Amino acid sequence: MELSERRKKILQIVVDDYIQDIEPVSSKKVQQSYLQELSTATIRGELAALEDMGYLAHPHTSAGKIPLPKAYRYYVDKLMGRGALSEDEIDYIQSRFTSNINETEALIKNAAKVISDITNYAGLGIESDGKDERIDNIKLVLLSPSTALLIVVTQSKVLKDSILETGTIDEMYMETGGEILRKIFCGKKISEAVKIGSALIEKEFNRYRKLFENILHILKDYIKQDFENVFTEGAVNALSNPEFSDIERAKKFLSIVGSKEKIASMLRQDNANSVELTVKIGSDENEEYKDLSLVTANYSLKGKALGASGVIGPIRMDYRKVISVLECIRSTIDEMLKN
Amino acid sequence: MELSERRKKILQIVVDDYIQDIEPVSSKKVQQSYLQELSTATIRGELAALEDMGYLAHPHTSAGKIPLPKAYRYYVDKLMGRGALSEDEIDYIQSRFTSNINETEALIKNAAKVISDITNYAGLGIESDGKDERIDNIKLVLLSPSTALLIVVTQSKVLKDSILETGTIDEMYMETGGEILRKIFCGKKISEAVKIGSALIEKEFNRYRKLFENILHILKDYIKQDFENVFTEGAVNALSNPEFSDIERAKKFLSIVGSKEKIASMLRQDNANSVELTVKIGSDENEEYKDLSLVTANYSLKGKALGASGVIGPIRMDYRKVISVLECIRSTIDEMLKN
DNA sequence: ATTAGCACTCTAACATTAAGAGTGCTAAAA
DNA sequence: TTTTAGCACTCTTAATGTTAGAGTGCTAAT
Repeated sequence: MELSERRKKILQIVVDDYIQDIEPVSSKKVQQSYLQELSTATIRGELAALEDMGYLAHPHTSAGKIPLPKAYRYYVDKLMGRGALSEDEIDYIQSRFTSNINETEALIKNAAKVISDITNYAGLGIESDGKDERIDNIKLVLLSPSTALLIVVTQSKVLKDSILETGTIDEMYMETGGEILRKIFCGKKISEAVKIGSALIEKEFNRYRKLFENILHILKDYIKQDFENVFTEGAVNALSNPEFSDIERAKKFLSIVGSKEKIASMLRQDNANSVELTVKIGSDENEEYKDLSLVTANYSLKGKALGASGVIGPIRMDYRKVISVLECIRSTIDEMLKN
Repeated sequence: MELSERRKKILQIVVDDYIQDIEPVSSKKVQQSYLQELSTATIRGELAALEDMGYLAHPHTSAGKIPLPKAYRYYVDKLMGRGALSEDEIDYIQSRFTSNINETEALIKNAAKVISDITNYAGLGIESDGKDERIDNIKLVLLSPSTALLIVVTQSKVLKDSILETGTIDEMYMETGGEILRKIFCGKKISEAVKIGSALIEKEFNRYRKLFENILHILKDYIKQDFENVFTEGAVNALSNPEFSDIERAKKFLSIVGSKEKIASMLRQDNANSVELTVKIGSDENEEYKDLSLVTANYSLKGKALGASGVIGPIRMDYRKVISVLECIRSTIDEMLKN
């Protein structure tokens, strides 16, 4: 059932107002914004109706109305105008993306940082795990007589954090080992590579067995780890918001923001989704997140999802500002990726 | 001037007590712990004397005494007994260090994490920058036709986060480039390498000029960046401490802990020092840190400083517990490094 | 359908009170 | 000379009451 135009208008005013002042909005306040020759009494009637429908609530009898999640949802979907950023803000955002960033992780981290600096919320970034990407290149580099670095290159990433203890071996051995790896693994997905490798290891490469076992182990670990690719930036910023003036809520917020698992679980569904912009309001299913909202923008290159970045903050959030910022960053990054 | 035994005893009781309960300690309370046939009046006299000497203060006329930084200092240096950890705690700590960790960074990060988990404060870690270490090995690895990874190996570290845009080049070219680099740079310190490289680049290697300029640029950046090697873990934990129930102080704390620069500046002097354990109480010189304390343990291998890890928290901190934990971790790591 | 008007509710700020904790001082006791 | 008992005094904290103001919800009139 659709709301009447008047109710829409009133709802919008209440939400706008509450987002700004974080105070229950009274009928009088609405009247001042709505001006139109409506009495407070009439407005009170309308407010009462919106309350009955589950959009609004009031904290106690003699208080104004505050928006419920349903109101924010409606506001974001249908009421909120698209606010423009100022020239300065756009310039600032663009200036933060000029340096040549050549890794997805750095790109997304940077986006999260910018977001957190310019909005007053915590910025977050998620890198697509790329587990089903194909291996472009794989290299073994001897660092010292008994350690080697394993490098795996996929379309969007370079995995290079795994140092192997090899026991004493020589350059030639390593070289040949690398070539074998490339022959077998290039063009395969990592998960496939693990399977194939496990099968082959038994039969063929006795000489390389130990080494390859190590490598397979690393790849398996990589597949297992699910949350390593979530970052947050500037959570402290978000504490300036009055909803966190209560230390307990602040702690709860920080511990959610600090937990890659929790962030990942909040994002899971949306991330699968290929929508460009996602607004998740007061996470419906989980009590723990009920007063938080999460707005994210997805990035992709040539149809391949790179990841996403966005904002996590109190449910009373300046959605207009946040969404404008995210859109601006999205387009800045798109521009960048063309080169 | 030395304190009398009795005053020492009383001071110790006050500090111990205050650390536990975070309440001004009254003469009566001291009497209960001191038992000995002393009246509260006498104790009051002694407390007043300690106050005159700058060890104690009272928040208002009718309140008990609280320790000042001078008292904590004295307490840590002379009064505090060495408390033993329980078997369980020791086991727990050791269990967190079994997995084979083969990088200094990972080791120190892990230590910081363990510290934060077991004490209720924020754990921190600093990796020695190793800028005056000699280069053991240097490698260039072609990742794709137009990007390469630069790897620099020193005694305690592997720098491997710099991806070069090279323009289209081939494997041979890269190979030879790497060999030249090794010839010139191995055995030199990074800072020396930069100087030598800058000089040579002019005359000799026209073919490699562009590539080497890139590499020098990366090395210079590395020398410039001062704070990349500071980590903190579990700052949220520390918020459980009552001194941070005021949101403003909590924010201030978090912003200090979140700033690598600030942590580094607090540690600078101590880190140079080669003492095994450092306790910094209510940083004397800087107003901003005056109600924080910092306890760190240094690690080294074969006489070479690897880094340090420790705790940052409120000046009223359970020094005994913290120091015991750090000592335990130190010895666990020492044990580990022997292998 | 809208509005004026009014009773009613709840908050927030402020003042008042009373109890309790603890000090600092002094004069007496050891 | 050191210790102690005793007491006046200060300050905190919690409980209680008071009041003004904001805002609602309802009803009867427009």
